[in-house]
Amino acid sequence: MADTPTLRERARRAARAEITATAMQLFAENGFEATTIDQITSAVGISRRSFFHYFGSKEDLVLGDTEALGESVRAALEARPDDESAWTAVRAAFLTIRPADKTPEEQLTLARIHHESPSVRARHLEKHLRWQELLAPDVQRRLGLPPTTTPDPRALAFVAAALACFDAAVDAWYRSGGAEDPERVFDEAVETLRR
Amino acid sequence: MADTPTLRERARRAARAEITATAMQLFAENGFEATTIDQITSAVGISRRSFFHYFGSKEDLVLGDTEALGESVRAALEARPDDESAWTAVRAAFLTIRPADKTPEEQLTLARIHHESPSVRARHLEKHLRWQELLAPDVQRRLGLPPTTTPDPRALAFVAAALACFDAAVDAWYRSGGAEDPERVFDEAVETLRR
DNA sequence: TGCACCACTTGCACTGAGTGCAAGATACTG
DNA sequence: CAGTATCTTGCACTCAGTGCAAGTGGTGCA
Repeated sequence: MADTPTLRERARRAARAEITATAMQLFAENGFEATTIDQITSAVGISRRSFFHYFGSKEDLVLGDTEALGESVRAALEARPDDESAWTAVRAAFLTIRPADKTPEEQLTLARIHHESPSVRARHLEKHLRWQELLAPDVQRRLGLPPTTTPDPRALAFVAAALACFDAAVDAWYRSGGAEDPERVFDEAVETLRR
Repeated sequence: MADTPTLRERARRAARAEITATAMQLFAENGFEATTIDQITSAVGISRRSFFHYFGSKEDLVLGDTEALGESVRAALEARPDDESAWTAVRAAFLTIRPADKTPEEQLTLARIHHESPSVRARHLEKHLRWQELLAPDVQRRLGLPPTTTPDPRALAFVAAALACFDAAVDAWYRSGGAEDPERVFDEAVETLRR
């Protein structure tokens, strides 16, 4: 799993980190939409073309490696006890997301960008669509539904609903300026759904 | 509500309809992404610039007037009896969406485009985000939650979950080539959530 | 009837994201 | 050391979308 991180790989990570840091600075100052990739690249000191070697799009700067994160959530979900209910297991899997490498201020800035920029929100939602398919099989089993080749719509809806609760919790946390407890909001949202 | 449809307004509708029809033709032949706006406009016989007087973006061709549809769903929701539960009322409101002006084939083509094109899916999800805020206040009341200035996260999560069930139903309908009954899938999805 | 006002249409020029290609530099491998 | 894969860059390109300004033709009002 943890392959030897080659020099190249470490350099790549470092470069990505530096670009991200500089970009976040500019985003915080001028807003996401108003910041062009040219501004970012010239601030970092790389060519415009090289930027696209590290990130597929401007939104990727803010969203991180969506595929990898989705995979890790899936792994966390599948690591839960077999007899755990779907809600409990998904909740636990989501809680592993907590980004330890970011200060609360950085997280709030990120949340603000998510909130302000339609294109970022859109990509974020697309990311969740992919998570939906990633998590659906395990959830399908936990729901007691028979396995199928294409995921059962009930499992898909379940994951989407859970993600909706998750997003609502993060949103409430952001709106309160970091005061609200996202876990509590999540639980309340789930309870509201099931009542 | 039903203002006198002026000549201008009727012309505008006709133009929009014609552009949409031509575009759908091209989309069905070449795919959504592969079809450029230039191709559409030259097929219709209008200038590229005029296209943007009728539609704000290429995706709008496929999504229809999102804002108007959202408003009509909200109206349908608020027209439900006051004492009806949130789930029942939302379900009924969603059922009013059924597009009577499209043949099943056209609907399947539309669904295929939604399925194939990431950018369309993204806008579709953004549209649902706006619906979320539109429908949340009424749902909040039905859930017995006190009214607030910014919507309660529980109400937002509820609407998002309902929309997720709705999308899952449409998706299942599409995947089955129109065989599945979306209403049944929707109900099953909701039941799965609440179990 | 005539005049003023509107919206529609169009061309032009521009920004900004994202891609394909090819060439030079740089680092890894045998 | 030679060969190869990767990184970086520039260049030229496509495509979506916007701002502006000029022309056109229908609409309404005096």
